[in-house]
Amino acid sequence: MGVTINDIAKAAKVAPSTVSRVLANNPRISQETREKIQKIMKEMNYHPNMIARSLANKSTKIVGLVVPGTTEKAFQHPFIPEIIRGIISVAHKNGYKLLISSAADAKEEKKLISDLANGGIIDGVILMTSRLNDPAISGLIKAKFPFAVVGRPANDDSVNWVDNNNYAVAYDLTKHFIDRGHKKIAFLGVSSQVIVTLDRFDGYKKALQDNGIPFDDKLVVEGKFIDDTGYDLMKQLMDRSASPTGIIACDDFLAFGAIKLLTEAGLKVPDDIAVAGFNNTPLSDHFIPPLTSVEVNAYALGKNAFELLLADITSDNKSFSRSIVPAELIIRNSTDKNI
Amino acid sequence: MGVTINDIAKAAKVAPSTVSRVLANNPRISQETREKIQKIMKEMNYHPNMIARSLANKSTKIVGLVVPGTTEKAFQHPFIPEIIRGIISVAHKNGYKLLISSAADAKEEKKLISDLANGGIIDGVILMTSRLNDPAISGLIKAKFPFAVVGRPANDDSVNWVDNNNYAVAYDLTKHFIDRGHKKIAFLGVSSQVIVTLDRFDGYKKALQDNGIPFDDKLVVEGKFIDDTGYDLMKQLMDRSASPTGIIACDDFLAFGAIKLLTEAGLKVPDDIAVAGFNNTPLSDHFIPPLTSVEVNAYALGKNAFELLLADITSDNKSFSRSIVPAELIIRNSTDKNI
DNA sequence: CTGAAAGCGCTTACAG
DNA sequence: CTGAAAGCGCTTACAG
Repeated sequence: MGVTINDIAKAAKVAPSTVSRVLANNPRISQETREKIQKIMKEMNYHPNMIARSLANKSTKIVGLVVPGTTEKAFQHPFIPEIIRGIISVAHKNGYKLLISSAADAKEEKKLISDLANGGIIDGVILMTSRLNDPAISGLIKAKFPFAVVGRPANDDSVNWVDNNNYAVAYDLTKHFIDRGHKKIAFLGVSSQVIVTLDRFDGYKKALQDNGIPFDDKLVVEGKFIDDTGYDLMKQLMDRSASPTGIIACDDFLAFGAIKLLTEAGLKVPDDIAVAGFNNTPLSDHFIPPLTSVEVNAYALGKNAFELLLADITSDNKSFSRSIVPAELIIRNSTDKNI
Repeated sequence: MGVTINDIAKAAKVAPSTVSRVLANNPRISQETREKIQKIMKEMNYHPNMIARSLANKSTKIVGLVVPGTTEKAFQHPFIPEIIRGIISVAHKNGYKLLISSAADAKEEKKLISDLANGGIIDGVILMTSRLNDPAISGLIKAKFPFAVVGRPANDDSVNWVDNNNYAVAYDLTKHFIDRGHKKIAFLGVSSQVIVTLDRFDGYKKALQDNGIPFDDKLVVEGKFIDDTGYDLMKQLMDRSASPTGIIACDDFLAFGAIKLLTEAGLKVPDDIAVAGFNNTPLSDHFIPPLTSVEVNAYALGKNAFELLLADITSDNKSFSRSIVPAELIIRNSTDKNI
């Protein structure tokens, strides 16, 4: 159905290879024939077949993006679209398109990624998961396929990755609670599999230690990061009668859920208990009370991730880079009555 | 570098075509050879090259998604990710992947779409723009390339499209204002190029007419839909000294901006002036005051758009369908003091 | 049930 | 500067 390079070649009375060279902007073609061929391409409404091109070229100018869990859930959190926004902005500038897919669990994800990587359909891939011992990551390393990870991976020396300074900012956030006189500070949503939560947890513990506050694991509630509702995690905490005066949640949505339960229990934020989250969701600023949070600059995370990936795709000699995007503490009324 | 069908064929001492038939699950292959070949594929860690497959097959199992304006801007509004979420959920179930790209203006968009459609890289495309006289749409129709549009297009009989019942819900929203005693109801953000705003505008006018309220074009402010800030549009309105008592904005973000200006001008919502928006942004429920809005069910819009597209891709005989997703009026405090 | 061959629409050394 | 030919890794009628 479509017009091919051969049709153009016949119409222009040249060889297909000549037409191909015009497409590739090969400088060895004379201006005259180049113009003749281009004119005919216009007239016949020719569009190069990217698939055929890719097969011969070994490059599609498409990068894959694998979102964690089902895409359905992932997109419910503004964090993911915001990262994608950052990725697309640079990708578009560099002539790359984005192929989005998702996988429900780690096994499906590994298969998906290895199919993508080996299937020739993408030139590189950006992962948004970084679980401990991620099988997808080790597979990509072995295959020497270009990739970058949003979120520090376990084997962080042999991977391109971007992340916030989670340890430091969690330290600062905890210090902020301590400065306000809190001694019983709970930590909600740490997950042994999700490195970003572990980094934050470490920063939290270090801040406690540096300020002579004993660590109490009754104040720690594990969760599946974004999936869990903060309401349930908070309930678990209450049932332990640990009576915290401050709550640090690993995500704003967890914090919202926690506040809901606290309100139902008759506690006022920030008067009776202070609460903070992470990711500075658009809602946080408008929530009642406005929620103290951490701006992670997801846009920059995405942007930098693509840039690392692009460097990996285009350079011949492998080297691994990391990019740390500074997170900012945003103090609001939920942890500070005077704001 | 990669293992190919020929490598497998040699190792299994069969013809490449036999290997191919195993891949395609062709039933005419004996159980014995099938198993032998599958075993070897596993051992040699074979992954079919999707590009080569697509070239021979004329199908990639990828659908394109073109987001309006720069993707960067589009993703700032939760509406777009929510549509994508709907698209991906069904796409994933049907084994399709999503290729996202964007174009800054109509010209770039037309080129992009025609490249995608003719480049063999996608099996179909979903458009999220529906401008009046959209050149991309007419191009796709001419090329007989499968596509679906989110938002009613101009030539709505020869296109697969999904949309809300914008006319009806705008009518209801306007009636809601009228029932509350408003007679001077402004309309913010109608754009002569964007059909969805025109449909809403028509519903608004019809409600006025049915209730004996004269239409006053001093109360209408044009805007570029989502791009414009409501603050500026509201300023234009104020400068005309039209003194409305109610404001209908074509999008919640326009409404937020408008309320900002009103507040600065010393007017209270809803006491002095009532304001409503569209799209029921997550913020709307938490805004102060909570904003009356219209839930457009973006997830369902995306889901249905993909389903229409899939039907178009898989069926041989062309037919055109539409899908109307009911929008719901969500009355909140910004238009009703008693809520 | 399996194989040999042509083809999908390009690219790219190799010649000239 | 241009062409003939082989190749990218598959699929699929056509034979047998």
